Amino acid sequence: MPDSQGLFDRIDRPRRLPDEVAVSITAAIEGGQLAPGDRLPTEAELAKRFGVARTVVREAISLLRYDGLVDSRRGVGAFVTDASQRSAFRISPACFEKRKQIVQLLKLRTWLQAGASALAASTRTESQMVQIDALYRQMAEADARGPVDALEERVDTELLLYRHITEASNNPYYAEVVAMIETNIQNNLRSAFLKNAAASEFGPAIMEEHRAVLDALHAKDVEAARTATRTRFERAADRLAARADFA
Amino acid sequence: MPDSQGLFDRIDRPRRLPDEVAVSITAAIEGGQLAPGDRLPTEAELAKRFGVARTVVREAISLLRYDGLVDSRRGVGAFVTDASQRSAFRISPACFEKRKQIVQLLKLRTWLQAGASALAASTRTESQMVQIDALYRQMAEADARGPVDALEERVDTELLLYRHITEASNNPYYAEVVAMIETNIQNNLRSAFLKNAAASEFGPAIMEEHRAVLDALHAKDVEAARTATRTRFERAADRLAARADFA
DNA sequence: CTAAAACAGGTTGTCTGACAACCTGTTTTC
DNA sequence: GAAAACAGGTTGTCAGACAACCTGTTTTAG
Repeated sequence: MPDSQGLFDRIDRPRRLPDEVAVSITAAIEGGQLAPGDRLPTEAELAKRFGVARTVVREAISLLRYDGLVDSRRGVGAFVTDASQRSAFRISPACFEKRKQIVQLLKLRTWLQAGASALAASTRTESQMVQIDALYRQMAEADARGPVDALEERVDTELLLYRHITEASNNPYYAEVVAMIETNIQNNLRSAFLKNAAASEFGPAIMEEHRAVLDALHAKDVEAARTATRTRFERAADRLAARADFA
Repeated sequence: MPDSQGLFDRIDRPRRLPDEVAVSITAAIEGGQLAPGDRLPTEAELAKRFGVARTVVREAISLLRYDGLVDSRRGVGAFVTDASQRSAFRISPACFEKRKQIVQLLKLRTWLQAGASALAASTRTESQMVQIDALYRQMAEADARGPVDALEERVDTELLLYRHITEASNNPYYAEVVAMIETNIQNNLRSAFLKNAAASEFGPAIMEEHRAVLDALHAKDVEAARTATRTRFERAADRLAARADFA
């Protein structure tokens, strides 16, 4: 049974109070009701207003502090920091609510992945190239079996292929940020990707798009790697966006 | 008094227990003592082992959950997630400890910024271009006054200039991730940047590097914008790395 | 004998109250 | 007039309790 992952996983996560308080305060900050430098209401005050215990408020504020949205000082209070203190980049599920946002996320992904390929073209090692080639063959084999028999394997292998390419950039930070974005897009859009893959991402023409990326990596051609990767992901995004049932 | 920011700011932040517990558990996860799927010790157990109250442990775990490192279920326990669940990209101060790490961060910054310029070259509006030009003039004016009189202003204006360019990509996600990285690099390396700017980032030759970026944006030349930006930041990073007193 | 229901123990989520550490402005003291 | 003591408020930590929930076991009903 190739359940692998993500299929039938828990969907109805029980709400957690601190999270809700956190998004509520975050909204107040990003909405402008709380400007940088402003002091938040005291924890006791917030607890009373939200109707929760202070421990809940504390956990919420601790999350905001973690991302650098607020800074709290014992004996004084918690203050909204200015935007130059943000210490995390995160993609919330809310980013997938509007179609325009999704398109922008896909664009971000496309460009970062293109940059990763370009970097990899100049920094890849031989053994990394061997692994990449092996993944490509595995993908081609799954592709040949067609969308009915090898849908999931085809999509997963492609994912793995580009993850390996990204890691061949040999820059752990670049790899980490790309992987994080990629992962979040997958987790939120996987069903859309699967449907789309079944409909339009199989076949020799598509494989040719991937082939071009590999060729560029083989040749250590930075610009070709960028262009090929960018083209490949842009087209895939276009084909996805063209689907009527998307988002 | 142009204290502006960051000068003489609080350095000796009082340690917070939950943060320390969080890094301790994180280390256990990233170090491999706790593998994906493993269950963490119970909160009570952790509290006893760390010698702190359960509220402290709870806050720590809530941070890890926020980043997608663990997933906790009421009545069952907290489990280490696999790497495909990470939901945040963050740059910790630890990233600035080793010289190699810093170089890789600067490279990441360079490439992302180059991508942002390239994007901006095709998406910028006229009014954005006007603003960018104005910032460039302001920077040129500060540059002319030299490192003795206008050091901070010169550096800050340059920062602002490239932030505006990034925002001209008109992709909020791209802008956000670049701004976050840029901000963290600045916060941790500002003194190094200042010293370096005073020594080697002033003068017509340097301004010409920036000019090339602006020209490409004017011409809406995507490739030229990328190349010019990349060249500019790579050279700056090289000049910085060449300094003996760096890191 | 089997399947459903009740039970027991353990774990996370939330609440409450308390006190320590700390900050700020005021008052008192020298 | 300056330093010291004081008072009130706020965050950080601790302790204990109970609710909500999960899992495996035992009991019960058929």
